[in-house]
Parts: sequence; C-alpha cells; structure tokens
Amino acid sequence: MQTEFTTLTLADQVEAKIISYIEDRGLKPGDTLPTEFELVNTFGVSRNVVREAMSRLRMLGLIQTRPKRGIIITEPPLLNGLKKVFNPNLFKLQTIKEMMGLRIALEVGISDFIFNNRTEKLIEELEQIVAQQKNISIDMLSVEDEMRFHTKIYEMAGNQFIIQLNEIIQPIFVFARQNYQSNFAPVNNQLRDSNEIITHEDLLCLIRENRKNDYREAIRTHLIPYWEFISNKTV
Amino acid sequence: MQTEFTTLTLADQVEAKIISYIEDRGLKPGDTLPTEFELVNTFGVSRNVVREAMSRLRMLGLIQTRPKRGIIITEPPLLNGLKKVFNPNLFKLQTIKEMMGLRIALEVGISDFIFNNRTEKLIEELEQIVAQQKNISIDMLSVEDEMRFHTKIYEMAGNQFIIQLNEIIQPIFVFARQNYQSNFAPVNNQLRDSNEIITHEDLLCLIRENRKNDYREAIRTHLIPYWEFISNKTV
DNA sequence: ATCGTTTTATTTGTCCTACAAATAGAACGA
DNA sequence: TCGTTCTATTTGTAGGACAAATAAAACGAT
Repeated sequence: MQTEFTTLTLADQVEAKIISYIEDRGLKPGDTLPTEFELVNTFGVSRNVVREAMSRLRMLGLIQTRPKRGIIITEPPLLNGLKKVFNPNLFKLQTIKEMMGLRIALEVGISDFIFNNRTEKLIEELEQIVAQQKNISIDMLSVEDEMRFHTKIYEMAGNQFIIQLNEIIQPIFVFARQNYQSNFAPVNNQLRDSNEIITHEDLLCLIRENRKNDYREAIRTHLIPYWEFISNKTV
Repeated sequence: MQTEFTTLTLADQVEAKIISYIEDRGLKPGDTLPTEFELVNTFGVSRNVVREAMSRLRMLGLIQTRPKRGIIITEPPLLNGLKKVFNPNLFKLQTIKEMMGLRIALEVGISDFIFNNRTEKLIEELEQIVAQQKNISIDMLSVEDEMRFHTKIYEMAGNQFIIQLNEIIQPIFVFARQNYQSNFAPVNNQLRDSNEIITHEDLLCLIRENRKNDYREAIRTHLIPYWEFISNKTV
C-alpha cells in the first residue's frame, strides 16, 4: 500500500489499527476506546505516537476525548477532511475540471429532488434571490449572485451531504472565473447568438410552474458553459 | 466556531493557522513550510503540539515531511479524510439515506458524461459484466454483480473524483441491502407487476445504441427502488 | 437515608529533553 | 569535473513531568 516515496510512520500504523479496531468490533457512537496508556502498552509505542494518531481521528471527528472520561467514538462529519484540504491553489487543472464535472453531475442529478422538496417558502426565497441579482455585463452575473442562486437550488434539493459538498467546492467557481474567464466568454456569446441561453429566471419559472421534465432539460442547457470548460482539451 | 462541548486544543489552533498560512500566501505544491523548530518558536508552543498539527496535515495528504528537507506542500488527494471515516456502522439512518441520495444524483447526473466518453472497449467491458451476472432470485442480483455494473458505469463517465467517491460510498449499499432488505422487495414487486423494471441489460443496450435521451430516463427508473428507500419516512 | 459537597484518582493536554535515522549540502579527493 | 565522504540539519520516536479537567468515591449535613 505504501508507495516508494512515503514511509509509514508509527503514527500511520497506529491510526490504521484503531480504525480497523472500530470497524472490526462494530463499535458505535458512544462506545469508548482504550485509554492512551492502554494503547501505548498494547501497541508498544510511545505516548507521543498514540497521541499523534488520536489527534488525527479527533480532527476527522471520529472520536472525542475528555479527561478522565477517555476516548469516545462519535458519528463523524463526513466532509471535515475535504473541507480542510480544499484549496484551489493546490489543484492542477485536471482536478479543477473534475470538480466542475462533479458540480454539473450533481446539479443535473438533483432535479428530481428539487421537485420532490419544492415548497412555497423555498420558491419565494428563490424568487427573492433572482429579483435581487444584477447583470455586471450582458448575460453575466457576479460570482456572488451565481453562488446565491445555485446554493439555494441545492438547498431545495434538501440533501444535507450534497449541500455541504456544494458549499465546500464553491470556491472552485470563483477560482475558475478569475483564472479562466476567457474560456467562458466565447461559449456564452455563441449561445446568445443562437438564442439558447437559459437564465436563472427561466429556471425559477420552471420550478414555480412545477415543470419537472422541462427543468431537467433546462438545467443541462444552463450548465453548458461549464461543460465546455471541462471538455476543452486546450485550456 | 467552537461549540460548547468541544474545546479547541493548541494542536487545533496550530493546524488552522498552518492551513491559513498556506492559503493566505498562495503557496503551491513543492513549496516548503517552516521547520518544526521555527513553528515552535513562532507559535510559542511545544514541539509536541506542532507535531500533532503537522501529523494531521500529513495524513490528509496536504504536506509531506522528510528529514533534513523539511515540510513540503503537496497536491492533496481530496477524499483521504472521507475514506477514513466512512464506516456505515457509525451512521444514523438519515446519513445513510443521504448517501443513497448522493448516489442517485450522481448516477443520474453523469449520464451526459457517459455518452461523451463512450468507447468500444468500455462497452465491451460492460457487456462482459452483464453477461457474467447471475440472478440470485427473481430480478435480484448479488451485491457484487450490482457493484460491478455500476462501478463500470462510473468508470465510463471518466471523472476520477466521482469514481473515487463512488468507491468510497459503495459499502453503504452492501450495508443497506443487509440491514434494510425488506424495504426494497415491495417496490421491486410493484415495479415488476407494472412491467416497469429497467435491467442492466436494458441500460447496456441503450448505451451501446447511443440512445442518450432514453438512457437518461431509464437510469432514473432503474434507481427507483433506492429513491423509494430514501423517501420512505417510516423506515 | 438522602442529597449536596468535598476529596481523590484517573485521564487527557502540554512541555521538556534526549537520541536515532535520514538526508541535503558541504568538504574532500581522485 | 565527477564521485565519495563527512557534517549539520531536520524529522521520527521515546520517556518523564506536571497541569487541568472530571468521573467516581468519600464525606457530611439535614
């Protein structure tokens, strides 16, 4: 499992053993793990090593530690790790494109969820957002307005995990617009010329009128610029 | 940010500061961080604390450490953290349903990707998989056959991140079939009675014949049992 | 006897020192 | 100039010490 450039430290090993320990015994949130001293004895390593390993699991939200009480297993927030490493500066273009791809797939894929969860209140909130957005140039909204609209769409879908995932990967779009602006403009112009642009207003309208099938088609069209971005081999 | 039940340890604080340090300076993979001793001095904490924080970032794949060379920033594998905490035993039902939801959304959402990436080779591989699968009861495949088919579908979509995400959340379906089997049977029967079942053979056929629009509809139908599972409030 | 308070023992959080192991870079030599 | 050896630096691991928190036990008053 270990590649030739990484060495497996004792902390790595202890960490893996603890994770296995939890899985193998089918432990559940609320159950306790052995104390640091017991772990030191069973693994035959220094307390430092055990503490490094536990520190990692603690960060991931897999355990909680309290003096005297010991180490308690908790239901982990699933995206803690992703959130911490999500820094577009560190990503190569391929990764950025894959994030775009994920976003397209999710937003197309949640269409059914939206219409299943649709409430008057949510629609009104979406109307508010659409009403307040301003074009900064022709058919071009500010990043913030874009984010606000799409975030609300995810909210309507109602899946907390997907909502969080969207929140975490949002910065990718700010980043892409800042760094690859030129890649979006031509597609937009082309779409406008052929009168194919689907605006937020259009999407809102379809949601309000409960036109599920039309929405599924429309959201795909709306996302075409991103699709072009990830398909463009020359960027 | 700190809730009333969690205390922010020094390691938590140092970890956060290092992450900000990387973001604020716009550091990139290959760049180096200060040495442990320098961090000890700048933060005024013990080496232990610094090491706990770096140990976490190391685990996430954000940095690499080597004697004499110091601490080097790397492009982080995005799903390291999720992979480590992904243990269905620890999840409440709501979380399991959300994972199901994610899977449905993704699999519906990647339809366009599949037809964009479709190659003769991949189609043949999918044919192989479908040819080798065996019914364990009427219209019911083994978990392994299910996995093999859908994993190949994700592979056809070609998005590495989504492929990894699918690999990580796979255990949820094994888990759900083992623990909530009874929730799938009635839906399946109902679908069979109304002759609405879409099999893997049907999906393969649509892919082979390049019938993109039909596939988009078919995959939604194919996933109805899962949809019912997550919509069922009484489970 | 019960309830509230104090004490005690345990456990994690932090600091420190020491040494081993790896290695980048300098010094050296052919 | 190139390959080798040496040196200094840096991370990895060990172990000891004490502080802080707190669960559980002991205690005391009503």
